[in-house]
Amino acid sequence: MVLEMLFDWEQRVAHMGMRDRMVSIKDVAALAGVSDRTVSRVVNGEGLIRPKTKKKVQKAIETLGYVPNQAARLMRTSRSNVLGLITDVVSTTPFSTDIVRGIQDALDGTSYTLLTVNTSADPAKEQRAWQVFREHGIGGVFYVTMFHRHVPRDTEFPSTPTVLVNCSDPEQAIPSIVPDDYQGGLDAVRHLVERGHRKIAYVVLNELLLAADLRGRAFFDALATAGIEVRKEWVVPGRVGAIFADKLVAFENARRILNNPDRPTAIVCGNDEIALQVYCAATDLGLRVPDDVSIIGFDDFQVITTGIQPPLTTMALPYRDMGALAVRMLLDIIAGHPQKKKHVEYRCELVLRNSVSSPRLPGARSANST
Amino acid sequence: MVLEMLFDWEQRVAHMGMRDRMVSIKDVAALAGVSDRTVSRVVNGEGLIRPKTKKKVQKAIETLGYVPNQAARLMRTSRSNVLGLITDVVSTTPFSTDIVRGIQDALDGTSYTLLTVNTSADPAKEQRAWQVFREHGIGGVFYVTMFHRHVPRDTEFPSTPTVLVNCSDPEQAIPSIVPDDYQGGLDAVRHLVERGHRKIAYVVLNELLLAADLRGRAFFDALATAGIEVRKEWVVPGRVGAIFADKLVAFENARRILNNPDRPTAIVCGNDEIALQVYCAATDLGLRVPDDVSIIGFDDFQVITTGIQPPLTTMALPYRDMGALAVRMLLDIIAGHPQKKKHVEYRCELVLRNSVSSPRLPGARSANST
DNA sequence: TTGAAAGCGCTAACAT
DNA sequence: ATGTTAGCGCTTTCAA
Repeated sequence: MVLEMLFDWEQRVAHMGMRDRMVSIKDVAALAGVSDRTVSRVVNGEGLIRPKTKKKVQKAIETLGYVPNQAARLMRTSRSNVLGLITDVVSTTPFSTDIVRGIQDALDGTSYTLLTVNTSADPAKEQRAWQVFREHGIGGVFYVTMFHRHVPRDTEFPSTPTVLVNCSDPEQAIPSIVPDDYQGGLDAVRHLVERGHRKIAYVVLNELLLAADLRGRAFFDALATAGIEVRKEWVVPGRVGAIFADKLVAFENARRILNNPDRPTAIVCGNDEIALQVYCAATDLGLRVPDDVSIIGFDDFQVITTGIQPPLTTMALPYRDMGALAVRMLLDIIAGHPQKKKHVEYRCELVLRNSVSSPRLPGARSANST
Repeated sequence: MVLEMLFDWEQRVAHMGMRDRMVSIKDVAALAGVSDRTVSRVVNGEGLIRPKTKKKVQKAIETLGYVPNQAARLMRTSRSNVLGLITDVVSTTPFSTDIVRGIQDALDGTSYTLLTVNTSADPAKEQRAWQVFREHGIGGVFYVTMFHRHVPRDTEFPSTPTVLVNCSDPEQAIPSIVPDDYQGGLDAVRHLVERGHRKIAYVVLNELLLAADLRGRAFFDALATAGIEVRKEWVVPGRVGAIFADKLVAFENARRILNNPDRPTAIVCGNDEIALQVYCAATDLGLRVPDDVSIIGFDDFQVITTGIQPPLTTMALPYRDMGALAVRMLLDIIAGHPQKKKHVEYRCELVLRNSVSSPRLPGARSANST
């Protein structure tokens, strides 16, 4: 039976390279004994239909298994039910996929579907993507980047409603949604300070990233506000190198800082990947988390944060919500509703787990037995 | 300037809910002084065109910025340049996203784009997805699952060319591509045996997963072949509970096994997440990897495998290649080429890193200083 | 090598 | 409350 189905494809495909003629609105009309226009009205829920007629038509639709032809509809109305999604994923870093999921989920109740293109951060591919979108008469585009960043100043966005997610243009003329990395960084450090830490180190994200800049400034500002002096030797890089080809060096650097009687009681990590390495560095030295060192991450990348023991306290990036908001914004724009805010910075929320505690009282020595 | 662009959208959208009339083949024809049919020939590279005519047309296309209207083309030909992608992602597990990337990358040189739908493993949504695909006249679909599994026996696949990726139907009537978890499991254990291990534990994947079954059988078979007796108390669950709501228990279980003078010298982990917990368990006990325990993972989930110290030796799931193969198969089917193989099991390759060494000589005591 | 005519399935605009 | 007509942009078919 299923085998026949397969055979079917091969037949159809071999013979003519096309599927059976679709059952059209006319077929439905004929069966229901009404005009095609009436069927169209029913399909699009236009009202001004006698309930009885409606029933008849719906039954005909049912028995014929009619589905509307979006291509025809688009041709007539120039209103597509497809939105474009551009991502710039590269390599195996699975970050920010939750943005896409947030978008997909939010689109779920609507009539919209997503045409997705991945540019691998290649400008040529990106241009091609926009062309594909034009070819398909797409009505709006989500432009999603893997890392929080500015879009290059000379990027030309076609005149299709577009929402930037996880990135923004320097002029902030294109609607955009980004995480508030600065606030997140501030709150992360504050959390440590509130728990009594004053000897705080910082293992920095790749400094080429905008997030690194934002979170880094937050670190310095938060310490300044708390009246804590920054120990320069305790601010070390966690990743170095070109952005899609960088190298994790958090382990070595954290190990060096920690391997010293005068060591920090808490470490702020540029993100959860770095936090993982800092963990490894701590345990490599026989130090316990959080008893000997508190560690706080950033991103809430759950494979890491809920996978390690003890689970990692971290600053969550509001990816799903950003995706949901992007959908609301884009649909609003398409519907012609003016936007109050063109650029929104979405709040990061602290996720409390078990990698942060109060620092041990000065003088007490680390216990390192099971 | 960019602001004007925005204003533009709002104008257009508010006034009529549609974009400017597309520049059509006729406009090009008029400018080039030829018939529309001729333009069509050029656009589709049909040959039988005088080079001079071709030039003229191409120039007109250029100056007008013409892009073909896929909707119109589809209507006429019933051959869509869009393929469907169904995924069943749920929760925050980022597994198997590389399959999707493999597909996207392989599609890159072609004229095809992807319409993606995420079902969240909800049958109603899945059915809706197929309808959406029909509405868009989609020519083929990739059905990608997050976990290697069988598709439920009663799943009805519409008569659209479909390739199952990371799953298969029990009858293997639908073309499908899955990883060879059994071979992978076998090779993983063999690697340990070759390094001299005979005291080998196994922290099992959620036993509801097909991969767990396959990898599990491989574990027992490999030990049997090597003439090693299985220690039942060293085979423990790493995850328990319903599939999309399971709980990691690898840490506790690994810790219990390891916290014993008579402990395994190597641990096979159901996947890399579990391996991460086993690491934590080992270091929690002051044990060193790989000196005191060797650990081998499964999946090559790089955030983990290259993030922890020492980096994790693991059995890689050939996700990208599976995606690429899926593209080849689907395009072949659409083109009417018969398939030699309907069901392929893709080989897993061992990735050597630093979490496996030979077991310490019996009698030598563990050193646990820095 | 090129062109003319027809029609894919749908809905806007206008009847009735 | 329902029907008629026309045409969106393209390619197929046939003719020149």
